[in-house]
This record gives sequence, C-alpha cells and structure tokens, in this order.
Amino acid sequence: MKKFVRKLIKSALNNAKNDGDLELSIMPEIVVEKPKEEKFGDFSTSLAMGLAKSERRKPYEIAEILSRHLQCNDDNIDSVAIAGPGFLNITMRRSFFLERLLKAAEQPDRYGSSNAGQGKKVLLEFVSANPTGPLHVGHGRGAAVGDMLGRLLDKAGYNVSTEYYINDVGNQMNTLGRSTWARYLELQGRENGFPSDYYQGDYIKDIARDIHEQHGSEFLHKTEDEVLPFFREYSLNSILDGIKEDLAKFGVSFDQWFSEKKLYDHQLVETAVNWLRKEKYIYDKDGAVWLKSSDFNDEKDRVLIKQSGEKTYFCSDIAYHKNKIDRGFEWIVDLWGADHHGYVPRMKSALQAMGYDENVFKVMLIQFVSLKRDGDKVSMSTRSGEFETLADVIKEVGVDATRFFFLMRSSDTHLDFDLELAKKASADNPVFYIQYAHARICSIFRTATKQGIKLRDAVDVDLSPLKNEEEFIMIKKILSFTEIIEKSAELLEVHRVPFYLQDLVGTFHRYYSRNRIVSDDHDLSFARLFLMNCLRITICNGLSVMGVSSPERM
RNA sequence: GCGCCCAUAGCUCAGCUGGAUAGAGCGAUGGUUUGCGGAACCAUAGGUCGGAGGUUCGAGUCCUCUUGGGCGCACCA
Repeated sequence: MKKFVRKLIKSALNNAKNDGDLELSIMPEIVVEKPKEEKFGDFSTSLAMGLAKSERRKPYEIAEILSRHLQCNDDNIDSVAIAGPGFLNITMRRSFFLERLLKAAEQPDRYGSSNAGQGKKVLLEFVSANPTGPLHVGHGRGAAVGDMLGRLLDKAGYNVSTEYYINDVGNQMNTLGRSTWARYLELQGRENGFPSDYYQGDYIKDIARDIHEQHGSEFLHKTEDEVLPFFREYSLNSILDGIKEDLAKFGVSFDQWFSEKKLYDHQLVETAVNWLRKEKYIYDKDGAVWLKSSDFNDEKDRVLIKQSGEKTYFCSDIAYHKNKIDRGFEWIVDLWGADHHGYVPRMKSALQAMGYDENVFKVMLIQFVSLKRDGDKVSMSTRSGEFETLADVIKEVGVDATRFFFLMRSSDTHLDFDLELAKKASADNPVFYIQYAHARICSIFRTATKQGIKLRDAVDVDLSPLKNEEEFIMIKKILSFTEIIEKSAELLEVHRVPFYLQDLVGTFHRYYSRNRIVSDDHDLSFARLFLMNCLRITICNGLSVMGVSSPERM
C-alpha cells in the first residue's frame, strides 16, 4: 500500500519539476507514514519539511505545490490536506481499500507473502547449543526467535536456509565423556568422588545408566584412555538426540545440522589457516599461532593454534564462516546469546581479513531470559546442573504460549518469563487473546452456515455495504500485514508481528461487540463475512509465522 | 579500567530508524448482554520518556557527559 502511495508522490514530484514549480536538483527519499490519528487521513508525508532547505522556500508553499500535483494525479486519491507546519495528509477513496481487500483472499496461504527479499540467499544459524546438556530456557528463546526469523524471511521472499552448528570437538567433549564414565563407575559401586568441574546434571547419570544396561560391566577393567572415545561419542549422540527431540516438540526444525568435527575431517580448518598465513595475517609468537585481528576491528590479536598444537574454537569458527560464504550465501545471520557479544568484533575482523564485506555478516544478540516462578528467579547454568529445561517449560505452559512469550519482546532486552502468567488461560495472557479472536471468527462462520449464509468468493461478493468507519479501520490494518512482515524480516525484529496481531485483534473484538456480522440484511452479511474471512486469514498467517497455532475452538 | 546492551505509566513493554496531543496489556476504580463465544467490550485514574547539556523548523528517537542495572574482556567452548 505504502509502495503505491510512494509512487504517486514520486510522480507528483516529477510533474512539479517538469512544470518548473520545484527545482529538485536531487530527488529526496520519500517516506510515507500512517498518521497517528484517523482524522489526519490514510497516509502522510513530511516531505515538504525536508525539502524546505534545498528549495529555499517555506514548507507550507512546497506542500501546496505537491498537494496540487497529487490531486490531479490519480483517482484513487480522495483528498489531500496540508496540516501543521507542512504535513501532507492523503485520504484515499474507499474503493482503493476494498479492491485490495478482494485480492487478499485470493490465495489465503500466501497472504502477507512478498518478494521483498528478492530471493537473496540467507543462512540463519541459531541455537547451536553445545551438546553437553539439554536445552534450557535461554536456548528456547534463541530457538523461537531463530525459527520465526526463518519463517519470516521465507515469507518476505528471501531464500533462507537454517542451520545448527554442533560443537562436537574440544575439551568439553572429553569432559563430557569423563563425566559419564565417572557416573558409570559409580553404578558399578566404584565411588571415587565426582569432580566439581565435571557436568553435574542428572542427565549424565541417565546416560551412564543406559550404557550400563546395554553393556553391563564390560568397561569396568579398562583404562580411561581406552574407554573415553566410546563414552564421549555415546554421550554426544544421546544428548544430541535429546536436543533434536526437544526442538521437534517445540516445532523447530533445521535444514542442516553442521558438525564442527566435519570441518576438521575435510581439512577445512587447515585450508583456512593456510590461506590466512599466505596472506600474512598470521604470525607465530610464544609457540602459538596468532591472527592479526587488531589490524581490523578487534582490540587485540587472537590465538588460532595453541602451544599444545590444538586449534582454538575461534580457529574452526573462522573456517566455518568461510565455508558459509563459500556455499554461496549472501547474508549470514548468527543468533548468539548476549554473553558472547565480546566475540563479535573478533569474528568480524576474521571475515574482513579474508576479504569479505563486513555487511554480509550479521550477529543478532539474544538477551537473557530470567525465569520467574512465584516471584523467585530460577538460575541457569549447564555445568552446575541447576536449570529449568526447555522441555519442562513446554510441558508446563504449552508450545504456543512459550513461543509467544519468547517472541513478543524485542530480542535485545532482557526477558522476564513469568511461568504463572504464561500458564493462565485468561485475559492477561496475550496469546489467548489472539487465539480467541480466531476461534470466535470460526464460530461466526459456524453460525452463518447454520443459517444458510455461505462465504462468497471475491468474484461474487459485493463489498459496497461496508460503510462503517470501524470496518475501514480494520480493513486498513489487515492490508498493512504484508508491510509488517517485510519490515520485520528486513530488520530481523520478531516482536513486531505479535504487537501487530494484538492491535489487529483488539479492533476486531471492539467491532464485534458493537456490530452484528450475520443478520437479516443478507448483502451486508455477505460483505461482513468476507471481511471476517480476510481477518481470519491474517490472524492465522500471523500466528503461523510465529509457529503458533490458530485453533477453531478453544 | 575498557567495551556491548538496557532504562518510557504502579508492573511488563511498544513507539513505524527525527514528525503532529508519547501508546498498549496487566493491575486499580466504575460500568456493559432477553441476538453470531463475557477468554469479550466501554469509561476513569496514572508520565518533567533515569539526569544534564548539545545538534534543528521539530528529539523518547541522533551526539557528548553522567547515574543505575545486566553482560563481556582466555592459548574455554
């Protein structure tokens, strides 16, 4: 819609230029907004104020010129008014909106979709939790946000691929194997004291029990070195299966699961290091190998290969991100926990060293979640074993409410997740407010069907009986859905959609309480039913991009 | 010490990248149905946008300083 209005203004500008009314040595960027108040019209622009300086004229005069050119420009425009210091307020004819509403229902599933992203290849990496323990609530937020971004980018016309990076290499894997081994020995009656730097959680005991059941005392008389590979692999696979299961329950799936170990197996880490060395971004010092990241944006140089000869996590991560670009992705988006923010400049400088434009790489930092139960905060740490798992929270409050709560807040602010509130099936829980609207509309359709009034197709329906001001407020909101999706995708801001839906649904509930949809006036009923169907489609598609269901009954 | 994020109504948060009189939900108070779902609707109260400067036609939004909170500053991952 705004795109259409932008075009109108642009041609008005061109006409003004051709007629010599305005100089316009440089064409300004045209910003179209929706005025705060309905009485100001349907669209507005502050263009005249912006032009005042370069044209050396009063904003009001410029607004008058533009207004004149706009009005004779297009018959979709009803009127143009000048307000305040030079706002241009444009009111469209009602037919403008009704025509667009008819199109909205043509392909219900596709409503809200667009090609704004122009098929740009995006790689979205998220969760990527270390496979050393089950997912906790913090990972859940990343999962919900990442999954929604994937759906959002897809709907907005990007070519998006989602990926989970498995850190299945390094010391942590050995610690994991040793932890399980120690628990296994305990089951065999050999209590040697469980080291405090091992993984403490009960899930380690569960894995040890599985091994014990399957293999009995087979490993009892072997040395740790002998059994470690087995315990490591077994624990890793077991935990990874659990993570996949939790994510599946949460409605989150990935296009690829990318193993760090495979990077090493395919010599990709070596290749990346050699390349950097050849380009002289690497030097040796104190028996270690360093990247000159301080030549770029990092505050200091970083170690790639330790004195021990082991490669750092950073080292393989460079190879991983190089690989992402090599796979042809034009936009690489990583979702990281906010505690990793110090790592961002490091990664960026590595990519710059490799000659990539820093804008291809975008890190979204997801702030922490504090879980509140009865007013008390629940702490979370995998190592200590004290945490609330994602699986537990889903079980307690359900997938829909959990996802909604994670998505309704801007990702860069801390989130207080109130378990008691999320569980409530009542008015103070926004997810039910929206779902209730959907169920209510479905109920209207059931009533209509009983009375023999069927929903008509766009070609058969006459929308002219829609005259109510409230109806047009709702129609305009429905029609702005695509723009919300596009904006939300472009800025990677998921919370815009739930806010939009709450607002949309609010106008519906208000409208519903004052107006009858199905009545003796059949023409009006057909028109209103059509509107209700467009509304239902919008709610349903909005919820679906969040991964939240749209129940027909509640 | 250095860096990143946050601060808006009693609470939880929006605020369309600088626009018009700063908005929702919850909570509080008072109301609404002999008709499609009362999980709804309506009304009232509640604010020096943490503070101080600056940029300009115009600042919650941008810049500088400052206060308070969260998180980072590894040859860990």
